[in-house]
Amino acid sequence: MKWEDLAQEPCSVARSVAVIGDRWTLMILRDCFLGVRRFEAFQERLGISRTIIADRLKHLTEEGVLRRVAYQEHPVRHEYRLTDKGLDLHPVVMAIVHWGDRHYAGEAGPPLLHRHKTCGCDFHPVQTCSECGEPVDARAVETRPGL
Amino acid sequence: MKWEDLAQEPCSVARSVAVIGDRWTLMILRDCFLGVRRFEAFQERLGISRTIIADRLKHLTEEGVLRRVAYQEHPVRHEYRLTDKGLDLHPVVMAIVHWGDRHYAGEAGPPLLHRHKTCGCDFHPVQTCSECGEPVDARAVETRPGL
DNA sequence: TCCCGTCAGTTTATTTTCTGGACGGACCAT
DNA sequence: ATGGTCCGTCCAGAAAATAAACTGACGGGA
Repeated sequence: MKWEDLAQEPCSVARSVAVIGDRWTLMILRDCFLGVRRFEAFQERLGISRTIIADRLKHLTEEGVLRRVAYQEHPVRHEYRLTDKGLDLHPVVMAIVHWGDRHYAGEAGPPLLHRHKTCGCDFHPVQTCSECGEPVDARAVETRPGL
Repeated sequence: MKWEDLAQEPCSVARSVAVIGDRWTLMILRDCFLGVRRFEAFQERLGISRTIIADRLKHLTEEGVLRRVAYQEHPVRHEYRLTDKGLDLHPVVMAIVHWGDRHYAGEAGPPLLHRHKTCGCDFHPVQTCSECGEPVDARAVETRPGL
């Protein structure tokens, strides 16, 4: 199987991974959620070649995860913002952050804290069942073909 | 920045991505959660070269996400099972699945359904705040340095 | 005993990706 | 004029990912 074939697989993981399953793509998305929007800012924060930044931003834009918004004329310059589809990736990023916090944070604690504006507390994400509202863990899930 | 440097970054996303942020690694993890355990099975399901399988399984084992368990002698053969640390990735995989379900499922609906054994319903994951229990969305989160 | 099949890798050669640097174009400030 | 900012593109060489073939340890027939 080739990378490009992933998008055609009858599997939501494969289809998602075809879009976001790339090291630098995930790093770019992290920065998007931290408010980074400009080409130069991505490049500077990641310290990788401009070619990759350009390529990944283009890909994410084509997939509708980001959109280019002009922020000035003369010359026209664009910044990259998360679309609603992009914002839907928030649980993915938060889940990754939380796993990192649990397993790779030093004694100093996690590098970043997240505050829930609604309640005002620092929190970590808890995955719950859409039907009963209880927390879900891996062993309580049974998977079967949907179609 | 190089790929190996990611693990040293003061960022939980970077540290996690250093471990799981690879297309095939994520596909292997998907299969792990579906109960796949043997080298040949991973290879057959993914249809990619054995080198990649061997490499990724080794990496995940070194990182403590999988562990090798002998399932026979003569010759000794091992299977790969998720450790507790690996099971902790369940929310990450579920979040990815759900994003794919939302944005890439056809009219036929999602390819896989997930049943919550505790309540018996088909469900999708909802990310909630550990403190107040309410659902969290991207706009309700404020991030700041933790150390 | 000899050939086949299973399973889990490793080796080798090729293909793809990435880097680092230079370049371009459209401006603005001094 | 000269230098600075910003967003890219282009190119050649270096590095990494990958496919395909191979190894090796066994078990099972014929």
